[in-house]
Amino acid sequence: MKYSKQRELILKTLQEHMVHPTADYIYEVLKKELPSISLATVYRNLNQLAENGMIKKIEGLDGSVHFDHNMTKHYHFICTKCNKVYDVPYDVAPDLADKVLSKTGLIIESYDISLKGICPECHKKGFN
Amino acid sequence: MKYSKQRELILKTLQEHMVHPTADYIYEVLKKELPSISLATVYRNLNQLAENGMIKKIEGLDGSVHFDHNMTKHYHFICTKCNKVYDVPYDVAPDLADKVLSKTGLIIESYDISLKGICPECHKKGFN
DNA sequence: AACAATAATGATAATGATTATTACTTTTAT
DNA sequence: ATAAAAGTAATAATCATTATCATTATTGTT
Repeated sequence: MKYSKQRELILKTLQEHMVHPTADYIYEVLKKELPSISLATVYRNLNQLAENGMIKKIEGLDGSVHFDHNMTKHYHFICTKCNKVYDVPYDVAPDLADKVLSKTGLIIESYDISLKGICPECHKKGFN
Repeated sequence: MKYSKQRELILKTLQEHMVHPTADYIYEVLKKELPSISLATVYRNLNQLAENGMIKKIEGLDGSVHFDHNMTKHYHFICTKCNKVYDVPYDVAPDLADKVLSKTGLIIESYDISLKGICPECHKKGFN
């Protein structure tokens, strides 16, 4: 991967936004700083960064793919009211891959847990 | 929900196909039996059946949504070589919702686990 | 059985997210 | 300094899915 200013900005933007943004969100933010940037460039570089193990793709939360700069093992929760994405610690489901292998014989390469529900903030506001 | 022949056929096809099909797959199968059926009808009815709790949507395995007539709690594994979808028993991750609540305060409405890897068949054939 | 009310259908246009293409520009290695 | 490799912007294309709408089927009621 050769250097590019765009990729640097994309990574920096992802790191500064704790909301687990989509490509489109990053594009909207970056346009202000670098108006010439293209949405395709954002997609290309996010995928490239993910392939190189520098960031992580989050799929299955809603229709679109989110990205995460936090490379430690953890899961995600999306609030069905405000659509904010929260981190969920890894140890809510320990030894999952091992258990699946011993129970089914399936060899796990990767897995993901997507949780949906109400976040504390929305719950306080009276949503149930 | 009024009766319709199309919906009956769609449900029957889903039940007879153990592959966790997509809307398009069901459409391709049903076309032979009822050539006039429309892809939109298949989508419409699968979503309707899912809303009424008669079948289940499986999201996050790959680009498209799969459907499952098995309503008991379980998870899914997709083989990255042959793309077949396998069932994974529920008890690989017991008490997940409770654990998440006690560790994070997030109230879970639903969650799903998507697993990816190599199935025994493909593993036998030498894939790793 | 005929009748209206309602829901479902088929055909197709529209949408939204993402990827491919292409001509041009930066970066980097020689 | 220069040429190959990689990156970019702009936009067309793709793919899965949903919306629209005129037509048809189902259902409960006289």
